[in-house]
Amino acid sequence: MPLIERLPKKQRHQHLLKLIEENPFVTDRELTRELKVSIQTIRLDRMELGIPELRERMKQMAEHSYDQVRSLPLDEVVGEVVDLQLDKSGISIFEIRDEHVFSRTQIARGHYVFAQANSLAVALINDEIALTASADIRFLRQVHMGEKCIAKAYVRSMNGHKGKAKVEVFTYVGEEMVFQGNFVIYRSTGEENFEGGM
Amino acid sequence: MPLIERLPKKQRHQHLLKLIEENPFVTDRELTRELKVSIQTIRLDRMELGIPELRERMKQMAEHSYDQVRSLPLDEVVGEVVDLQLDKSGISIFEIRDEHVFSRTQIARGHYVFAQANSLAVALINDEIALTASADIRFLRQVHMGEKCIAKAYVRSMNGHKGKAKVEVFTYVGEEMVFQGNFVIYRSTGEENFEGGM
DNA sequence: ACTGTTTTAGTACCAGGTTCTAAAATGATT
DNA sequence: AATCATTTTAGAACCTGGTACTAAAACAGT
Repeated sequence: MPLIERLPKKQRHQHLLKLIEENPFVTDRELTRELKVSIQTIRLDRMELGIPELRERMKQMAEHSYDQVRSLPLDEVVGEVVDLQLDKSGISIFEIRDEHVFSRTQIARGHYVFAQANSLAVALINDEIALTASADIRFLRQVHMGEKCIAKAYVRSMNGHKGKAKVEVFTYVGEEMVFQGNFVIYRSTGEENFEGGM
Repeated sequence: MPLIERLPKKQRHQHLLKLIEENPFVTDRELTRELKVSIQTIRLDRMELGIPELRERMKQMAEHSYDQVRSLPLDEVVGEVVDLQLDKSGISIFEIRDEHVFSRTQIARGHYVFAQANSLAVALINDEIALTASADIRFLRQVHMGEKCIAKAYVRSMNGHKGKAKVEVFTYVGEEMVFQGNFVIYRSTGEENFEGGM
């Protein structure tokens, strides 16, 4: 029973866990290049660690995002999507915290409010590639720390199945509208003829 | 050229679209049972309709939800200010990194590019409180991972010592302009009469 | 040298497809 | 009825990213 030098395996397991956490879309073959062991070892490791194969991981993520209709944790920046009807409308909630405000004034930095609206607008578009082409935005009043921004987005038009979609977003704190924006989103399913877009 | 009774195909396409929308996890084989046609027909139909295979659909869903969960800080997204002449002009540099892009396309999320420009515009205003009131922005082309965005901002007008300032921001990657925005910034030293602002 | 673990190799097999070729069925036109 | 285009079906080869299994090799410790 070997007692010393048993570390490499454990270390590799840690490394493996980290790599897969960093990029759940990595294949075993790609992992061999990173970990410098054979693909069989990778697979033995995954077994020992109970990590499912790539396709199963993707399936789980897809199912997770699919049936967890509510409480989809978008991101702390972007807010939490609480309702999403693709190509129609969506709602996200974002609480302004310490790290989002100017420390002097405790007023939220504009780009966080924008980011919430922008992310929601993009998330709404049911397309492979959805990028913001342009936006016209108004910050109607300051948002302060601790306030909850509720952004409601509506798809207003939809040039065919490809092209541009117009999405209007209203952000409220309570009854008060604090932000309003008109986004033009590119919904270019695999095409190359962008004028621009993010 | 058959002219009548061409409906069945179109109808089947509609049915197919509906079935896949209802359950994106359905396999072609399962669809044959529902639509009573051969698996080849299902596949021809998917091709014509541009519907990817099950695994690709799952992958896209997984990436979609992953992207949402993943986008990070935005805190210090602002970029690095390398030149600043208060109330006149400024330059900041921001490199697009892994955490700023959609993983599928490696294209930067719009709000990061916006955040750089917004932060610079606000930083330019030599005032106690400077908040974005509104903005009109254009994303001129996609920015990809690894590219360095150089934002140049110019103060265009300056209503008195208080009130609104107009700031124009151009963001370049190399020689190419990738973003352009007109910001209206509140510069209200003694606050009070906000209409809005961030 | 003999054990036990760890790693590597190789084969067969699987789902859920794509790609291609080609035959059959269907329907409309003359 | 014979002809033509469209639509549907069939079949085989191939692909990715694996699983399952067997077995040999490489190490490590005693």
